[in-house]
Amino acid sequence: MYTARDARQIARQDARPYSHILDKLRGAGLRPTRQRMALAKLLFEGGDRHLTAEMLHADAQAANVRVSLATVYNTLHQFHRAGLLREIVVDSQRSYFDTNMSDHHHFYFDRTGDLTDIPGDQVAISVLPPAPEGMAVSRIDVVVRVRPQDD
Amino acid sequence: MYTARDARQIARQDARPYSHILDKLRGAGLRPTRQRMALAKLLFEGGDRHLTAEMLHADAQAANVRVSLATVYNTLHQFHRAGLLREIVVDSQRSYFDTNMSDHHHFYFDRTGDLTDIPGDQVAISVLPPAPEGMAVSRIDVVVRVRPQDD
DNA sequence: GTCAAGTTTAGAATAATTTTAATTTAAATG
DNA sequence: CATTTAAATTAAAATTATTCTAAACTTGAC
Ligand SMILES: [Mn+2]
Ligand SMILES: [Mn+2]
Ligand SMILES: [Zn+2]
Ligand SMILES: [Zn+2]
Repeated sequence: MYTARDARQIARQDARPYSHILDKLRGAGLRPTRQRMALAKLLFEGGDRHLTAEMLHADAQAANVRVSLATVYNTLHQFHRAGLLREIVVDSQRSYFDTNMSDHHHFYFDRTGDLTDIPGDQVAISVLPPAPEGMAVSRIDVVVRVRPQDD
Repeated sequence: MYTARDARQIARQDARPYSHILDKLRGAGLRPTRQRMALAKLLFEGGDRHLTAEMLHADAQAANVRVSLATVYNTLHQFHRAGLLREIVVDSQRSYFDTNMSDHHHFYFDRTGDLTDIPGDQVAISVLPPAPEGMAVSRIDVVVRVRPQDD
């Protein structure tokens, strides 16, 4: 229904977004299917985002993109494996995905479940033990949990 | 079936563990019921532990303590609220509880799901942004994710 | 002992996520 | 283009972790 040719045609008229997204998928070795294109547009056009599968699914509905929740989950995991998304663990009940791939950390608002970025250069860890024998550090996550100044 | 009087009687014969645990529960304003005593013993006698509800439930079975999984969940949350346990978020699918209440951080072994402590004094954060307006920092979690030196 | 409040539990319910298996689509091939 | 094949999508069922419900016990006063 929506072919790569269509995408190229549209891209010609409004060059930036589609070709950017197309390249992103191609570069990741993922077929630019209709639903992946739509989800990628929602994810990557419009700044850094932190979202759950349900949130992205709701976004899609709101944009009149019909995608199953299973596909949203599949897509988020594929994008994650392809290095287009980060997975952030702040809530032990649901997964958040982060479109900001730069080195950074997070404020987590316990009350609301909101996440905001702390740019990498605003955090410095000056002391850290060596990784355990035979292990390599794959990532260091700093989560600053905050709440309103009462309670 | 198991009264405070029983507990005191047993405590007299083998003074340390029971009275220690009893005090812990009393201090937290929690009734020392049979199941809470047993779970507290499993949790707090025998060094620092990181465990899930399922793990504690299995521990209880192995020790011939019959407790429902619902009670294990209830107890973990009560202990957490009472400040006897920490909840650690490293896996977005399950909750871990930590009996080590001192200021410390963690290595997380992605492959195996294991957690090990990094003593508080082995981590120093020398740069950190101020908390957002009207917010107070409730905790800073540093998780060092590690994996075998290949892949 | 009596009683009220707190606790336990089996089982049902919920929420997030994954799996299954049938159907559709994308890209490669001729 | 038409054909073919592998990959992707999806509705629906299944799974996993966790919470809720409501009835049956305990606990700690009095
Ligand atoms: Mn889940
Ligand atoms: Mn869950
Ligand atoms: Zn982020
Ligand atoms: Zn710990």
